[in-house]
Amino acid sequence: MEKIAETLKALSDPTRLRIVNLLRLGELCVCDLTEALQTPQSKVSRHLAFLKNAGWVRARRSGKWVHYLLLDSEPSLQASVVEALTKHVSKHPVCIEDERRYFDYLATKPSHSCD
Amino acid sequence: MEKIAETLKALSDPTRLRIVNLLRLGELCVCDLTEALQTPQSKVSRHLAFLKNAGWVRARRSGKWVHYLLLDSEPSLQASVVEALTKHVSKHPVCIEDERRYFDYLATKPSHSCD
DNA sequence: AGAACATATCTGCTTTGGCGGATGTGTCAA
DNA sequence: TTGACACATCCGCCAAAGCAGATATGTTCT
Repeated sequence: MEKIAETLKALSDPTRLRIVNLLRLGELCVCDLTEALQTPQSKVSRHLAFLKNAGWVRARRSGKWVHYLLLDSEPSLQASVVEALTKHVSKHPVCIEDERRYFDYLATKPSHSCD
Repeated sequence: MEKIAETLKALSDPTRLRIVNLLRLGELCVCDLTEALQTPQSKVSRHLAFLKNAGWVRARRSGKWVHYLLLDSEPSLQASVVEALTKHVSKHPVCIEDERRYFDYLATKPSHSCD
């Protein structure tokens, strides 16, 4: 029961919801997220650690960068909740802004930075 | 965004998950819940207030008793999440115990108490 | 080795939220 | 109106978790 509560608590913070929403686009590294959310890097790292701890995401190091990706969610609780959520979250103005910032940043990103 | 986070935070506590699970059976009063969860009344009231605040439940006074019921959840975020959740939560040993206690208590409940 | 960069963690602080037990409030019945 | 009951809220306390900024760690390039 505590496990289930923990899983939901991981999504009970605005920053973490925004991160999960962006990760639906595919795996992103910390600097991508920091850029898209326009928020201190320590904050992004902290929340990513929380999400990882709760079993929502996985980290993959690639050179200097650490990429985070949404886990294919078994147990299916997560799958259903995230499906229910993202349909709503992704329409939120804040999330639309996040995505816009991310794509803008992608377009101007120097070619030597993280893939 | 804070609103969505708040909605999920309301379900991020084991006691509140157990309450929501029991309320799927129909409206219950505080003493029913206190009995089923075997927990102090102040704790039940506190968590019910939290759930009410987050828009998950509504209170209905009937004489000495206050009945709580799950709201028919529009926005549909709540509907989807609660559907996803309850399928899983209700199978949890703790919730099975809660329901057993509730039905045992129903069976032995004096006729003069709350309907 | 050392500089530069990405990320993680620590520091010091504040807010939030959990708890049990005590007390306040509302309702009914005698 | 007093007593009993249901429920809500307050109290003092403690742990969890939020934050920004500073610093530590890991990696790559020169």
